Amino acid sequence: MTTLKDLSRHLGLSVTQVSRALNGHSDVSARTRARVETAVKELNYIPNLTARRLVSGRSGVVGLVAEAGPDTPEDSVFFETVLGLSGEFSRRDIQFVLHLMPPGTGDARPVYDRLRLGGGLDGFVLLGPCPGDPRIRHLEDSGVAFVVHGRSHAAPPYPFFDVDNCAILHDHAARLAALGHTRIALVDAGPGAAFTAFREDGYRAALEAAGLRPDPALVVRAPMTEGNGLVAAIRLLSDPATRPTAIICGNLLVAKGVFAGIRALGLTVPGDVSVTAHDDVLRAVGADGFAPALHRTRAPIADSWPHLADFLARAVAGEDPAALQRVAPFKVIEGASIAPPPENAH
Amino acid sequence: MTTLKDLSRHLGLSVTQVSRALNGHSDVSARTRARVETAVKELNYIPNLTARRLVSGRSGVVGLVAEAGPDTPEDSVFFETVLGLSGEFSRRDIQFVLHLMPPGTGDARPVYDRLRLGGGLDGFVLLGPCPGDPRIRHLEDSGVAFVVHGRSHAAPPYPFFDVDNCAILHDHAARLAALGHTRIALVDAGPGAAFTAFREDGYRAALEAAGLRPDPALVVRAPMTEGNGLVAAIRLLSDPATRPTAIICGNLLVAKGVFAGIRALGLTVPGDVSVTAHDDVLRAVGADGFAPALHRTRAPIADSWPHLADFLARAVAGEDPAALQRVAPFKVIEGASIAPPPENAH
DNA sequence: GTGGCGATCCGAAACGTTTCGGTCGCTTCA
DNA sequence: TGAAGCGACCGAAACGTTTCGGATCGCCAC
Repeated sequence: MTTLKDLSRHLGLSVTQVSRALNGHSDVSARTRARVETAVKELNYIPNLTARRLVSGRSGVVGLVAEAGPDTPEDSVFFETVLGLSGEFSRRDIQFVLHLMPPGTGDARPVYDRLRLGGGLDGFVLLGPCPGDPRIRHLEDSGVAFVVHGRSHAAPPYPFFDVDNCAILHDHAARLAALGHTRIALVDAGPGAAFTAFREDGYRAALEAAGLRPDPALVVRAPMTEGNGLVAAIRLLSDPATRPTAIICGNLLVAKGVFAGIRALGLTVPGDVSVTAHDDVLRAVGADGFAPALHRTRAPIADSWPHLADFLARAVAGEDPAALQRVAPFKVIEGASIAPPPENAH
Repeated sequence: MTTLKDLSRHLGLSVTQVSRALNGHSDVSARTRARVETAVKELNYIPNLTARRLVSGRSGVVGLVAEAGPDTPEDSVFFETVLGLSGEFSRRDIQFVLHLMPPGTGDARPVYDRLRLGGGLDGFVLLGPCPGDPRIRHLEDSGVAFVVHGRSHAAPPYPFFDVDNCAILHDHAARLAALGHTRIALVDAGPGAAFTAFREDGYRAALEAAGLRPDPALVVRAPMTEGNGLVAAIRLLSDPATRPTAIICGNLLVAKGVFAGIRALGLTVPGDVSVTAHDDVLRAVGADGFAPALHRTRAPIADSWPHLADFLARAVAGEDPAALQRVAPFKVIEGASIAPPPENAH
């Protein structure tokens, strides 16, 4: 292994000067800098991060803690998250530790402690926050850097990256209301996660602004799978008396199931039911293949990874959390899957 | 942060002696050891891993290096691997770093070097070896511990966990030959990976032992997807003159496609064509849903993770690689998808 | 000639730990 | 009585880097 000392011996320079040359300090002549560069290549010098860490007090390692569940292996969102984050951190020469707790562990806080104190991790990415998330409180208390994908509440003090779930659902609901719909259903993720609350807030606000009374029977919550979309559509639409004339879907998988359910009941989109969805742009499921074309909002989840990595790196470096927050924009992509409600609908 | 120096000052001992007490060395009196223990709790001392690393040269961190490709997000085998390994290492208090190289990086060797020398990783898991794998040679040359999922050749000197692909394919082919089949096709993964060569070896050996001449036209290689299975079946079976009477499938996805292809051509299993497959027991695709029941060999890929983690931990500790090798057993699960070839077959 | 200044370089300390090679008393045994 | 052995302890070096506080030298202005 080549060290700075080897390099300095080989060049007839002091260790100090070689270090300064490598780190781009000012008081190094151009000639020396060039000589150092070539020597680095010649001797295949690779700086020892461990030593650098010892001096700086930081480890250059961040982590993601997750609890494995029975569905984890099929959770393509989680997989994309892991891949995306790993790629971003790798690019930044930050080591990314994936710590998977055994199923049923429950409390992640001791795990964070062990990794932070014993393992020298100096930052964490936190996924799927819920309102008043105890993990977040714990990390805040322990003073370690972290970044959240999502938010536990509307204006948190910590670094985060999120999409404006409230505005997105507001857009869907308001648009449908403007078309004349009065019974607008929402099929979204199961309760627990904070984002579902934001979404419902936006949904309700839009309805109320349009003078409509939100009907709890029109909100269906379940894990966002195609199967659950199908089931929800059939349950919602079976009774013509109480049937909604529009359905907002939490993501494209749900929308797929809802389309299938509508078709199975012999109904049409948008003749009988208008359908909209939010699109996270997961690679597993595309927005093509909907006929008629799906009206949707679009905010690629993949946009999150660079920001999350960047924010965490800067939080570790001690930057002000207030500068490390971002609510991503979303696009509205018009589609023929919405129309005014049918005449006969009440 | 409490350091050894703080502890030693607090106890009136030397740093040396405190360190020795904590690490269970022999020349420390029981009384001193007890005093140190209480002081550790009192001052909430947590050893600094970075410093320990610097002096010991070991980090307690292992890594997995992979190149991201366009298909990676849908590669459920890779995902299961990452999840399985992460879980196993987490249980062992070993940090597991996932390093994802950007698409098109090509040569992973500099990445290994950077992680090993610069980042202090002291072991790697290597996936998908090919014959004469340059990564393996590089890791061998650099003297770092590693374990391979699979093998680059039959009797390698390094730690590995593998299934006996040769014996598995031999079993399939021999069994079909014993039933009287003379034209036995193989639909397996694209070339490149070492395991496909082992599989073909077993396949050819069984054919030759049965007095049959392997026909290159009966071996179809492509990524193991349902679509490719379907295409392969149709290509193989379209010409009744050269049609095989049995098809061995590399995995269940391929078998699904092959079944679909056979059905599309108006043929039956096993009346016209016998079908067998190897089953890695991926959660994404089950062996149910085949009618008639698929004859198959079975070796759950999930059995690999504990062994890989164990072998790597022990390799890092300096254990003899010869003790860290295992070829997993497989089971034969009889199914009605095989039968003697049809009378009219030549 | 000297004082100052900028450019370039260097020695040494520091980070927190482990470990090598001791020292210091005390007992034991010839 | 002296050597040997042993238990308990310690100082200092080492790991590879960064950084603080100088040092050296040539050059210019006075």
